[in-house]
Amino acid sequence: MECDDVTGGLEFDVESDDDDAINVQESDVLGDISDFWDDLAETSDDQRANPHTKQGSVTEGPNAENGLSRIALDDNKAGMDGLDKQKINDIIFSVSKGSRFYENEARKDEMARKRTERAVQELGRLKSLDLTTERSIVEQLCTKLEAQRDLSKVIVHVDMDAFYCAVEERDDPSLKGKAFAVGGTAMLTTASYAARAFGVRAAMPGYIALRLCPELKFVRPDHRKYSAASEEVRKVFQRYDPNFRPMSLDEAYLDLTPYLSMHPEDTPITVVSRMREEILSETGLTASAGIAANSLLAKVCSDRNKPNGQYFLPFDRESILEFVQALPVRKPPGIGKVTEQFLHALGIRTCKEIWDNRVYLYKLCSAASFDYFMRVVMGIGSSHEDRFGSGPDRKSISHETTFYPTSDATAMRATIRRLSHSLSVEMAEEKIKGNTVTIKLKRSDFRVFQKSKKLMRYLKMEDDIVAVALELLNDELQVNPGIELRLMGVRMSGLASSEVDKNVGIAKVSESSEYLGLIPKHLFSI
DNA sequence: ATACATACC
DNA sequence: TACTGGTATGTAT
Repeated sequence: MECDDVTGGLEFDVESDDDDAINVQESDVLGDISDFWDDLAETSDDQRANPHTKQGSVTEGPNAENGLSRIALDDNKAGMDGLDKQKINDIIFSVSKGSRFYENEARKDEMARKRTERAVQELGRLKSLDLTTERSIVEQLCTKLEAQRDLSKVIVHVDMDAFYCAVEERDDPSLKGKAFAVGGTAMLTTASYAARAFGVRAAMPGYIALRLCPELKFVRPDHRKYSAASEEVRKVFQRYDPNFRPMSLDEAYLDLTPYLSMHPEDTPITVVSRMREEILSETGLTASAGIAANSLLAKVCSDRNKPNGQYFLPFDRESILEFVQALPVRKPPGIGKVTEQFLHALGIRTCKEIWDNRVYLYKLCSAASFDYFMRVVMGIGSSHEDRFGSGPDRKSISHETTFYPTSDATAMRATIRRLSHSLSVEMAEEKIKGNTVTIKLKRSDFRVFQKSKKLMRYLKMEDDIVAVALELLNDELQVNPGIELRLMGVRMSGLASSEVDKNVGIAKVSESSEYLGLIPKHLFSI
């Protein structure tokens, strides 16, 4: 018998870290926007913001900058005023220290630190160079981006407040105001606002959360309930933008432009207020929203007045630049902990400082990263983002499972078969096929590996997927017998529709082999 | 083309 | 008692 499979079917799905209680008032940063754009025009000698001078003065204590920011409390999302971060981090570290998970995080952190260190060295060298040429290239790039600025659309990002917890609280009033979390002792998907006051967060292991908040209650996740609630919420979205783009059960982007042009008496603010009231009255759940000229900005705005609030960012360039440049680098979506640390090491802590150091970043980063940074700090949306209605098809589909670490090859193969089975079932439901199979392996020390194989034909049948996935696994077991795993996954990519287009006449063509060279690849479905 | 890393929910 | 599951994309080779 094959004894793979350990995790009791907990369907995790970490809800957005999003909201965090309280506050958020207009930051009074204000100031000299005036020379923001002017810098571009005149190739001025900015940069004197001299990144390095701030280096030494880290006030956040031992963990914040130098230590393991991966492990430390993520204080990005607002509303952490009454929180003793030092104490919380001490607890998190003392509980995690020495675990295999911790050691792996430390290893990854060290890798990233080395990369960053090279960039810091390089920055020092760049400082002594004449970057006139680069400056003008950057200027041109930014002028191109500026030409893409689109202030004509009204985009709103709606984000439900502590969604899973809110649903549970609605259905069980005894939870009201209590510190509880949805999830188990291994992993939390959502924390109630009362629990967040203790530093408890989504994506935090429950047993650590329990140290932070001994009275924490656990509620088992019930996805059907959340899906049902999400459906109700989406019915409201539908009324305002039939092409709304859901990002998860609790979050979506809407383009309100058409609605507003059909309702001249409305404003973005009144529409979103009404929409949030309808969500509340029809589902008993509160939502927060951000209204801005593009989805990137709207996303940042929706976090601003959470929970149960909304924030409107005016649709003029000056307001947008002022808003964006005051942001800490961690705020915009896409800049995570690693990139934040990278930027911090360069002395860059706000989006204004990204702008000020753009010539150095141009030299230090890849073209894609630089382009993204500039889009962020100029408040330009990313290029394809706000084309609603024609959402791109999914590019991959995968299943994975965590289990008690094992070296048992038979159990591993059984798990591959089981994952391939469920994958093929879902692929059938979705009517898709794929030509690339990837297996994912996580060793008991948490190091992750993957092996993939691109085929000349499309697969969708369980047995075919199993065959390729097993081949990949066996290759690895050859090279690395005795390897101990805690997770395996199977992914299919290179996807295409598996529905046969009846107009094309498969039978006719496939019977005459002389046409083979001309048959489009996608007709070779199996 | 493949492997690995980062990010988001 | 013990650090998820799913998808997309960027970076490196």
